[in-house]
Amino acid sequence: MAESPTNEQAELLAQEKAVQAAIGDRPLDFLSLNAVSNIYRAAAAVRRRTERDLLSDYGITWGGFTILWVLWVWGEMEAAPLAAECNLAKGTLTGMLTTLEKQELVRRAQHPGDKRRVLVGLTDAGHDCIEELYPKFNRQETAFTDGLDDAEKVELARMLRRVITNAEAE
Amino acid sequence: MAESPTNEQAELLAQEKAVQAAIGDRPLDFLSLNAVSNIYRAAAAVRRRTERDLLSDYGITWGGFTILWVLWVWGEMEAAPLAAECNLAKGTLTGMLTTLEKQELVRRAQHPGDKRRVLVGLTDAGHDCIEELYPKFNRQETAFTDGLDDAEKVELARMLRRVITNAEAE
DNA sequence: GGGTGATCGTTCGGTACCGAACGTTCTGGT
DNA sequence: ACCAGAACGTTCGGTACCGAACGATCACCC
Repeated sequence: MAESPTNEQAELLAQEKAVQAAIGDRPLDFLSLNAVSNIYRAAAAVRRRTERDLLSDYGITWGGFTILWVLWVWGEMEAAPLAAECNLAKGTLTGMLTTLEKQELVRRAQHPGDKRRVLVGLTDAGHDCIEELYPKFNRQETAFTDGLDDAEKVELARMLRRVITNAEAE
Repeated sequence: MAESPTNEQAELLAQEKAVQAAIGDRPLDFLSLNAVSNIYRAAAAVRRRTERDLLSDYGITWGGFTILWVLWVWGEMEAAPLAAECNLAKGTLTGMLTTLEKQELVRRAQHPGDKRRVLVGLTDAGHDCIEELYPKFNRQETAFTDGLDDAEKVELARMLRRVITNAEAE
């Protein structure tokens, strides 16, 4: 859809000019601005599209999908590393696990020998769900990167990893 | 932090192997997977870090900041294009505008000649706020892209724009 | 072995965010 | 001049998500 680099470019320049006008003569890092702001926009677009086209049919959310996926790949695990892997605050995970538990996609079990810990794992239904869902999800991911060749995808992933490292530093 | 491409690589491979084990022999587009999943992770990391280090001092959220910024750059505008520019559902915008209005950073005015429309603009306090905040914000953006040279930032922005276009297609 | 401090998951309060439904206001055709 | 439908912002119900505070459990040490 729409190879219109000219329009894009023009729009971009108009925005830069407006920003520069608003900010006055102070210097501004437009390159970083454009890169970073597009990260957020891309993430939101990808999420919305995936939830709308794919996940809503299964009644699960983006975050819920992430949890199922991690459990599928790594198997039963405790709440804290699961939250870390899903990039969620542990308080957030608690609520989402409860939701997934109600849907019977996930179950909690107590850790043998440490009553503080909880072991989270997929139910059979959860296993079936993610197994059916993931191939479709991956095809979506492929579609989202349409127009980028393999080397570019690698580059994109690498640069984003760099941003993640920077943002999580300290 | 830490330049440890070896560890990163190893971790990545371990993950890929775990995924492949879970998925069995079905083919999988790892390149797209890595690219797309990093987008979301980077966006979350950037947002959290910015809210924690910068915005919380001013009592505003990421979304609130976006609204102030857009109004600052583009001036008074109606709700619908503002929502589009901020990448928000219009229902979401309503609530956030109410929050910002309570903080007296933003004001609503009725459109002359069309009572359905609303004109949203910055108050003086809002103007001061964003003007003080934005340079710091931009420095954060620069810090997030630390380690990428100018050409890479351009590339990153371009590839993300591509993803956005793909995800918003239709 | 009993108490102090760390570690775990949950709870709590608050905002963000979405999609759908809604009421109001405008517009175009006749 | 009217009325059917479009356009606008708000309301509503629901989930996600965070950070801080909390209670329960465990580990260490004298």
